[in-house]
Amino acid sequence: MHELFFKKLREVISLSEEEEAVFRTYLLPKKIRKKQYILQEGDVCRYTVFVEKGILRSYTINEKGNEQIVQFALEGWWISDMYSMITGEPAKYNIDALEDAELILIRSTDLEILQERIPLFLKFSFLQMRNAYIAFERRLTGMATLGTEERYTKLVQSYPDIVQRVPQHMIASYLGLTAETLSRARKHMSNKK
Amino acid sequence: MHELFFKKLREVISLSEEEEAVFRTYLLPKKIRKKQYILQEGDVCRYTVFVEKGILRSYTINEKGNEQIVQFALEGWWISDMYSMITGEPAKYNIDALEDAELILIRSTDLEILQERIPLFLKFSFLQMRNAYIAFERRLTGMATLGTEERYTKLVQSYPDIVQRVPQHMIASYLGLTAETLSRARKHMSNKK
DNA sequence: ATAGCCGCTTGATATTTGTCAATGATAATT
DNA sequence: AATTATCATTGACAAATATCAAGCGGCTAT
Repeated sequence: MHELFFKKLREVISLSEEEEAVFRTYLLPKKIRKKQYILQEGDVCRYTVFVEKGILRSYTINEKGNEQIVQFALEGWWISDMYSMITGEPAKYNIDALEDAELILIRSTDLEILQERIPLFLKFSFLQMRNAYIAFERRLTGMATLGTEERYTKLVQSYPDIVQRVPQHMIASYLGLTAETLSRARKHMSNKK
Repeated sequence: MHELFFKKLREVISLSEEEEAVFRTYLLPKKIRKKQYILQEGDVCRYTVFVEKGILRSYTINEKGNEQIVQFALEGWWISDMYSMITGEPAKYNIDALEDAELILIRSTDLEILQERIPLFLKFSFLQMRNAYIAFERRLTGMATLGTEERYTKLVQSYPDIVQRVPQHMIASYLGLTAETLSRARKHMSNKK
């Protein structure tokens, strides 16, 4: 049970048998169906979510009523509304499943306990956060420096799984485009080639 | 010496006298003049920089030859090219001073040593990284969901110091706009009021 | 003191992207 | 199996923003 979760942990830190046992007592497995919410805007985010199977996404609704996708989370990735989780304020994001999914939830309070009890897990959390930070930083500069087609191309190269498994209008939203613009960009690119 | 640095540390964690002494042995003070580089694209980033006084910025040059500002760092903030620093690959960013500045550099290798020797500093690093992550996340969603004027207004509210001390064409770049567009947006806003 | 650079503004025009509307295809639901 | 959603595409048009060019102070350095 939870093979992927511990595999991911062990890629970065080494846990003893006892530590792994401690961990297990804090893991909350949960299965949800496609389109089900794990967090809705306005609720307080009390869990960090690890994806064992399926795809989740986080998104906001802007003033015009459009979904703006913040993040996708495939197998082995983490997702939450970090800001809501640490401040206790109502979430700005929604998180739901794009495919039937198997998740592991960890209560935000338990996360801190785990970081205290298992020092290496604090290190893991730091490294995890660092990677997440870099990813956002690069995505942001990409949004500002790259044109539409380059942004899409880069996504295809970096995360082909996302492009294959997620509807294109969501990819468009993730890239800061409309579905129409992405469709035309793709057509334009295929003509060139 | 380095009052601001330790003040910032103590806001989050508590250090003993000895620990503070350990810290001091790893701090590299450095003063630089306006327009001087602390990192140039292509070099490997080997330091994390803490700003004691002045303002730094990081930026890239896009294909059209325009500067794209990634980040500003005022007094009490940290700045580096994280990706280059942890991978050892050539930096994609330039970092330079917008005002004469007093800095504290910490070698990337020493950062890890400090995190090992002073466990609370690992916690500090984690929390620091978490805040930086959240800041980027929100900035990214702001770029996608907010219009030009709202983006600018939000920046003025959140970081009035930046707006006051940094030339407007750099603010524009930071917000993903041209200098002209920001100028017109500001005019439009002042007419309304 | 002055020549030159830098930062900001304004206008005219071009480009990109968004919006609205319609269609066909595929997948999901009853 | 029939009916409804969902998704991708396309066209016509509108809106936002970039680009190019010029001018105007104010600050800096010689």
